[in-house]
Amino acid sequence: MDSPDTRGAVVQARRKIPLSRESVLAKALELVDADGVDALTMRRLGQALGRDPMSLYRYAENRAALLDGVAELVLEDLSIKKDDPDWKAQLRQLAHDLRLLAIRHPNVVPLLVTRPLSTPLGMRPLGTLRPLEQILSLLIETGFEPKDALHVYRAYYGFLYGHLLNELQEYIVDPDENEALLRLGLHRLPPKEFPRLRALAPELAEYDGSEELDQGITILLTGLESQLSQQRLVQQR
Amino acid sequence: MDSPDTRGAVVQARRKIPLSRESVLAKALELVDADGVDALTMRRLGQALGRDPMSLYRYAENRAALLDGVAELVLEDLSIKKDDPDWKAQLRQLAHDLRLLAIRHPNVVPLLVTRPLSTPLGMRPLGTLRPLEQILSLLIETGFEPKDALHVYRAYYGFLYGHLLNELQEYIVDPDENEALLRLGLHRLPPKEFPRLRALAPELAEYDGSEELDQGITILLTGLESQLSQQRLVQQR
DNA sequence: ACTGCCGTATCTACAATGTAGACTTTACCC
DNA sequence: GGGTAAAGTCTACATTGTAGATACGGCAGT
Repeated sequence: MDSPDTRGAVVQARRKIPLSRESVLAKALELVDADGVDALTMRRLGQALGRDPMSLYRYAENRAALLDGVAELVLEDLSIKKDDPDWKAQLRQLAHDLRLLAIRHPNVVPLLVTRPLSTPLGMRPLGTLRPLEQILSLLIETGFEPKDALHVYRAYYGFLYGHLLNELQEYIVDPDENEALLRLGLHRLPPKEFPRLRALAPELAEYDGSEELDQGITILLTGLESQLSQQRLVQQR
Repeated sequence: MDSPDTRGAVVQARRKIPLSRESVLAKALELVDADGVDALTMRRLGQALGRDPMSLYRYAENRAALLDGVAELVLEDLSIKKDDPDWKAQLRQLAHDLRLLAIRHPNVVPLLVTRPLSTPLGMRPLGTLRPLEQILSLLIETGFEPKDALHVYRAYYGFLYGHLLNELQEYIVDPDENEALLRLGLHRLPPKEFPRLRALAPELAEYDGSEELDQGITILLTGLESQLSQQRLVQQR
């Protein structure tokens, strides 16, 4: 009749530390980082924590909420310092920070990108909305009209996320066989239909994401700036 | 040898006409459009087609391949006319086309965005790679160096996808209660932490995605153009 | 020391899912 | 007919998320 855990003393020491939302999410992130989103099942997570899977429901309503929590946790590493008055430099810095985050947790990116699509803005985890608020705040405090701030934010964040998706798509998982493997992938394509793509194989292999992101940001921000200042002139007369 | 397509009047309603990859994918798309990606299960799809779920495996290796097929099917509606020599106009047009596609099939967007993240470039469904090839081709034929064409493509497609994600995130499912509902969503946010966001509620409600996309494209393309022509000058001397 | 209580964790159970493998049906050619 | 290959079906199984009841373990009050 005794339960399978015969090692009472040991269990006692283990069990002394109760779970917490943070520890659960941290472990969940570990699993996702290691094996991808699909590998994060309630049972596996429970096992990794040495607890019954059902105990997890104390810390997240369901699996979807757990995934939201993971996304939130990752985004918490982002910070934007409000003291710097140079908004363009700030946004550029933030872009690179997010890029590095994404590269550090590539398996989380699908969550960052997909979850908001199925959650109305106001219902998102607060941690997810914080960057948005901070950017708006930054822009407004450097003189933008709120409406323009929103405009800038949308273009900026749009481009940023798009770039990340692009870059991660081309991200090679096994950089060892780098070019060869890449070519091998492309080799499968019918030459008649995809001559350009195949010819660009070497260039694809030496993709510098950071550089590309930086240039895009530059174009976008200066473009936005001039667009807005021009528009202001028109309004004044 | 080709299979004899004697699908004339011989086939009676009594006997089920055979499935085809197209019909399966079309029905799959219907399900996704109606109830989202998760609602597309083998069993449901089988039922919708009046067949045993197992029969689907003749037309797709597994569920993931089915999803790829759906993404491919949607993208087939995109076409880029090669005759127009104005690359900027072409890309702008294509951007709007893709936007409309995305709005028509919002539930497919997660697939468009997520699937490539788990498939190396060369292994993607060909229909998915065709736009890439066509854009490269267009750019190269209007005089871009292949390498620059790739650069333009990346910035362009990155921005485009990012914009779509952004816009769909704010897409209101029930446009009836439009503003009120939106505010209600935002109302949940702690005012101390999210003053800017809350204040911007009205502006959020009157988002014009087409306009925003157009402006972004303009900025990006003219920026890219001047960046490249400048760079060419430097190289010449 | 006993009792009630409550937050935490576990146990059991169930319906739904993807898919392997063996089997049956159908259509058509000689 | 008989044979063959494609199309479709049946059965079975492991895995999933999670509802609902139950146990556990420490704390308060008496």
